[in-house]
Amino acid sequence: MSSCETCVVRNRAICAGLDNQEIVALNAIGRRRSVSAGEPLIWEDDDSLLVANVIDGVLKLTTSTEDGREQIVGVAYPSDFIGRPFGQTSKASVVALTDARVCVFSRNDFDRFARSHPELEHKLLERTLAELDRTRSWMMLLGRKTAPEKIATFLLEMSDRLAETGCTPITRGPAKRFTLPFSRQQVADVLGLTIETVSRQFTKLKNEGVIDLPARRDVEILNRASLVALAG
Amino acid sequence: MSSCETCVVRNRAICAGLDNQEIVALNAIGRRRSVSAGEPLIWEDDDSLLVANVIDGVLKLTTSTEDGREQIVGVAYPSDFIGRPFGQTSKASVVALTDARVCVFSRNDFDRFARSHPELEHKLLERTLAELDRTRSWMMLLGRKTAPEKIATFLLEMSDRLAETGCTPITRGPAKRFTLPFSRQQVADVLGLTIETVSRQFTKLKNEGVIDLPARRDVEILNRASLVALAG
DNA sequence: TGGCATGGTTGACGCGGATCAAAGCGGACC
DNA sequence: GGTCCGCTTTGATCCGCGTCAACCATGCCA
Repeated sequence: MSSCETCVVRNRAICAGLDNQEIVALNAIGRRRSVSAGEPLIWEDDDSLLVANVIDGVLKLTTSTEDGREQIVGVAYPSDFIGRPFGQTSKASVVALTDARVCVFSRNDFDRFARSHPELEHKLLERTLAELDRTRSWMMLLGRKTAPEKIATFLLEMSDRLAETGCTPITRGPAKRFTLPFSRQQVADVLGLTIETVSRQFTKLKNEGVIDLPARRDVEILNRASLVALAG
Repeated sequence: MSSCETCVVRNRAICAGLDNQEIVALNAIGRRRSVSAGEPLIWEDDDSLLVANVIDGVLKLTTSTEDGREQIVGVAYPSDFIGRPFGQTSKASVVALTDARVCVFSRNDFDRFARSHPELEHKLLERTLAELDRTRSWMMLLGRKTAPEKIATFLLEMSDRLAETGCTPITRGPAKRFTLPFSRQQVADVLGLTIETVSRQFTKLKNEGVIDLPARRDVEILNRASLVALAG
């Protein structure tokens, strides 16, 4: 029996509107799975055989060029949906950034289930539209923002995202202090920069007293207003 | 009566699966509208009051910074869907690039109609997922590709898109020669470059015999293989 | 406690693409 | 045909970020 308590709760996020019987049915076709940090779950250009719902942890969606350049095109947090339903191939790899637990479904099973449960499809549509909005605003960042603007925007986004998903034990609202689920290289891959530029911008913000960097991956926002100003 | 023949045909694209009676019902809540080149249809950050289906013409989706930098985050071709259903605000402006005809719906009407027609929602979901895939692969271009790679990728994409939507009177398959629906500035806004860089890369490709530029907005692909190689 | 591996920082330098400026177009209109 | 006007091209210069290389911090294991 795969339907643990947390799994049910997280799946509920994509199920609001379904009645309890349906939620149980969905859980019945899902299988819980642990993924450790760095471990891939889905490969770019592979047949789309599975989709999943994130229970906890953070995962990255990436695309790469043949010569090894990588771009992170999305980040999945708890209760986010990953994989490509209704499509033959997935256009992005999915790799865990932290140890993560997911609830995986065979794509065929999930597609069939979704098609016969309009409320679930509706929820999925809403999420996909929201993700598209987020992705488009990230295009503006990649195409038109400077390195300092990128870093500031990134820190603000992280502060919001990590607070809202409860990855930091902090009351609601943007987190003042948080632990990045990214290495410097991964931050660079999100922002379309190099690791050196990311590092330099971080220390610059630290020297200016805008943020503090108490540990490798920890960030404390000291002056949110100037971050907002810098983000443009 | 707003449901002209083309409108019905184009709407049919998002309606496959609905029976005829439903298609007629959808057309009944839509209103046909002409938009001339350069005219805006939806404004960034405005209340999302209308959604639309493109009958013909090409439109751009853009986001801008306060200081006027612009990024084109999407392009809508005939039978594409624009606007933000199930959302309070639209995160992108929509402006016609060419004279265009669209079939507009009040968002409320459309949302209500969609929620009671699962087949339509499913179609919408499939389209949104496909658009998300396209958008993500564009992120790779914006974040990691060089100017020559960007231009080559752009030309190949245009060649595919313009052929497939029938904007050029050419048999199926990628178009060898086509008219860009973009000015140089707009190409720059798609690729995250400046107008000067776009111009220089175009003339470079022309000098190398990869493409020909018979008129301002016309492109002829002379050597598709090297474009593919350049696109990376 | 020392050695090593991994990841992050810092510095010197060069290049790709932005910026600034001026000179071609080519179409619309008279 | 002439003369605008907006768009595009071309040239000169600059600078932000990438590249290359060395150095430093941290944590792990012997």
